[in-house]
Amino acid sequence: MRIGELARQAGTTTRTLRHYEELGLLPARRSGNGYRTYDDGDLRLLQQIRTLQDFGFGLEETRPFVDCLRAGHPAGDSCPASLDVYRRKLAELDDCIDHLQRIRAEVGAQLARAELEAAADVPGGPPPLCAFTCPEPPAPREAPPFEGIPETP
Amino acid sequence: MRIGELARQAGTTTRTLRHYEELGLLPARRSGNGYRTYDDGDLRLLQQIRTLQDFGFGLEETRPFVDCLRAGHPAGDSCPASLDVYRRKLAELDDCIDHLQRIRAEVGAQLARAELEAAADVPGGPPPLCAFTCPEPPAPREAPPFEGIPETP
DNA sequence: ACTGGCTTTCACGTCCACGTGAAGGTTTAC
DNA sequence: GTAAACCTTCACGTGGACGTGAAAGCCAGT
Repeated sequence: MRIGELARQAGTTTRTLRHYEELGLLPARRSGNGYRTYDDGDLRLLQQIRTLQDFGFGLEETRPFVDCLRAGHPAGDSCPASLDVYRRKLAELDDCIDHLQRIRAEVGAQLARAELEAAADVPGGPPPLCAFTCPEPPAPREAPPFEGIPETP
Repeated sequence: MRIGELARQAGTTTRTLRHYEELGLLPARRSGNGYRTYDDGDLRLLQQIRTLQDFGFGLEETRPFVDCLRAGHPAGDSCPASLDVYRRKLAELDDCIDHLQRIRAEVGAQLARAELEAAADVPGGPPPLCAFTCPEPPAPREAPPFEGIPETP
């Protein structure tokens, strides 16, 4: 099959497949006219890549799985290198989730505090001095001493 | 104070401060020779930005906080716009954590299954022909799987 | 006078997984 | 026979937050 057909079957784009070929991740044979040619094995490889991508794996991280399949193994994760990637990704995920949960707690606390302060300020307290609180000062009608606004040097 | 001094006090770089100025986030006055000049108020603004950055806020998301401080409010989150940013970030974080936890469960299940299959294969089965597969272990990157919250670099 | 350390403005590079044309050749369908 | 639909190879663009020089100006100390 040709590139467009494979892209359709895998639910991706031709550009993506050419990109994978550039990376050496999914090389293609060529037919006489220079068109890329793929078979069902390539479709399996591609599906493996897409599945891992959906899990947030980088393309380089999918390489052990693809190599494993191409080496004739029944599944992409039948090789130790693939399992290592799984394990590293798990650790990475745990770190990331941990980190995000701490952040979430921080931001949640900040929001709660700020909402309390806002509730305490608005009813009784004076509205904070926003830029344009003061209406307009009565214009001095006599002699405007000097032009413009003195700049901060 | 000049740019290098402010950078040191805030624990960042001069390039970063120039970048913030390009974005209009932290404009600087200029002294006679064209050097950027900052004061302690700018240091506070900068600290606000860096704090939010550590929480994974994008620079544009820090703008309401900075504007709020510059308007004379006691804190960057004393304004409703800042609270909105907090709330949107919380929702974003919740979605993100949720997503990662589902991924984690998936990958964990895959690893468990693959390990079981490996244990079942290796003792009895023939050692699969995994001759010269993975040439290089993928470089340890620490990018969170998807958009939104960067990790501490 | 010279060294060293600060500053200035360009302006391109980084990372990642592609998107988006441009300009052209090939095949298929009517 | 010709138009539509495919395919090819460049090669630049995207987004975010800066990094990394280059070439030059300004200032203090010795």
